[in-house]
Amino acid sequence: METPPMIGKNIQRIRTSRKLTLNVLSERSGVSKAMLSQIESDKVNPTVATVWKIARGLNVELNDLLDSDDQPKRIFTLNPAGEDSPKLETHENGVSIRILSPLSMVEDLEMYLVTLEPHSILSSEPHYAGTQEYLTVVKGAVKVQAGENHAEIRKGDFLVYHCDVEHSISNESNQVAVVHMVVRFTEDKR
Amino acid sequence: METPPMIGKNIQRIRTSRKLTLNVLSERSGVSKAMLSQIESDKVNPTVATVWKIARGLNVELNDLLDSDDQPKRIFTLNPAGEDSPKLETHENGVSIRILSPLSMVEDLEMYLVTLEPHSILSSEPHYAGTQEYLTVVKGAVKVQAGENHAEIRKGDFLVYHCDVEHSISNESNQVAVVHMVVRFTEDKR
DNA sequence: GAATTCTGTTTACTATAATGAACATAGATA
DNA sequence: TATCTATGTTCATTATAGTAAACAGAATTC
Repeated sequence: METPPMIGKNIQRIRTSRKLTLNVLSERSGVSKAMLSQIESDKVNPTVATVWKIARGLNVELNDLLDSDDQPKRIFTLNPAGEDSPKLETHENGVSIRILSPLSMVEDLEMYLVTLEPHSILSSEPHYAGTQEYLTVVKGAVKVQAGENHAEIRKGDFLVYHCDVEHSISNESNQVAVVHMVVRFTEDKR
Repeated sequence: METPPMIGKNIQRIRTSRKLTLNVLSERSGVSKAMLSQIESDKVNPTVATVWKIARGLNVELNDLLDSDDQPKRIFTLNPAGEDSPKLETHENGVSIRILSPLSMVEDLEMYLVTLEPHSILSSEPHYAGTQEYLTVVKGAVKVQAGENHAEIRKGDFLVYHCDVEHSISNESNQVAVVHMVVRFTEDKR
């Protein structure tokens, strides 16, 4: 990277691919709409804290916004299970989320592999309207609760959600459970 | 990461470990000595460009300075619609494909769970340009070939490839392999 | 077709990042 | 001792990041 990162296009690409307006992103990030507009067109030199707030509002890693766009766009993107490339996120309650999808290829699609230790739970706050979640149970069985709906799914089962309410995935068994999760951002306005 | 990254200690740690003075780093980075002092003690909110110049002066990646010690937390919020999925299966040459995704919900996204018996192969003709496939190996190990690229992936590995060329997934082992496959159809090309 | 509600951009202003110079403290050297 | 010569910090000023509000265009709604 020979010049400071041009983060404007990164932000705009992700924002527009999720069909978010400047107003909505402004509310979610706490950064003013005017600033967002200027940052996206690279007219200003944002602070780290501001970019961090934007990353938070977009639910992406800070580095995803700072990454230069000169990546070679290979046909193959390999993300080995045990090596350095996977980003691992561990929650305190025996739930670990591994990010499978490289953000550089698709902005409105994210894939995770969630491992739930026995008697652990993954709780999530209400997400944006229009977002869908696709769960495939890879191992064990989990109990899914979303608003008033709930279901018990086990290995091989598949479940789809629309997500605008609080929901949780819990493993109440004595066996480790693994869930493949695809999150899709399709926020169409209504 | 619940708060913006505290980069001051990162910079200072690297600088002092290399026995560089503020003056020297100032010369190498182009950032004033005063600014460096204030950044290291987290008294200011530096811009991305300034931190980038410091990273350059230290010969490290930008992300090395921004990385927080605490692991980031990414939480998803969803809202269920209470739909559940159709289950179809096709059998052919020791390869069974189970369609996970309900076609009614997404037009450009399809999900499958592919089970490959030992020494079986799933070959596919080229799809439309822009189509991508996301593979997650759930069990065993498979060999993937797409055009000239090929890779051997095993349980937990994740692979993305453009499949507008002839591609195949083969199981050359003596163990059953299971692959989670997401196919995404996109009409726009870069 | 005028009014209303969106969108993103530009303006006027405030807060503060960034600078250069002065300052302070410490360790040499004589 | 005093006097250099380093270190990093604080001061006064300038440059600009960031904001709120006004603005203009496009798409809806009445």
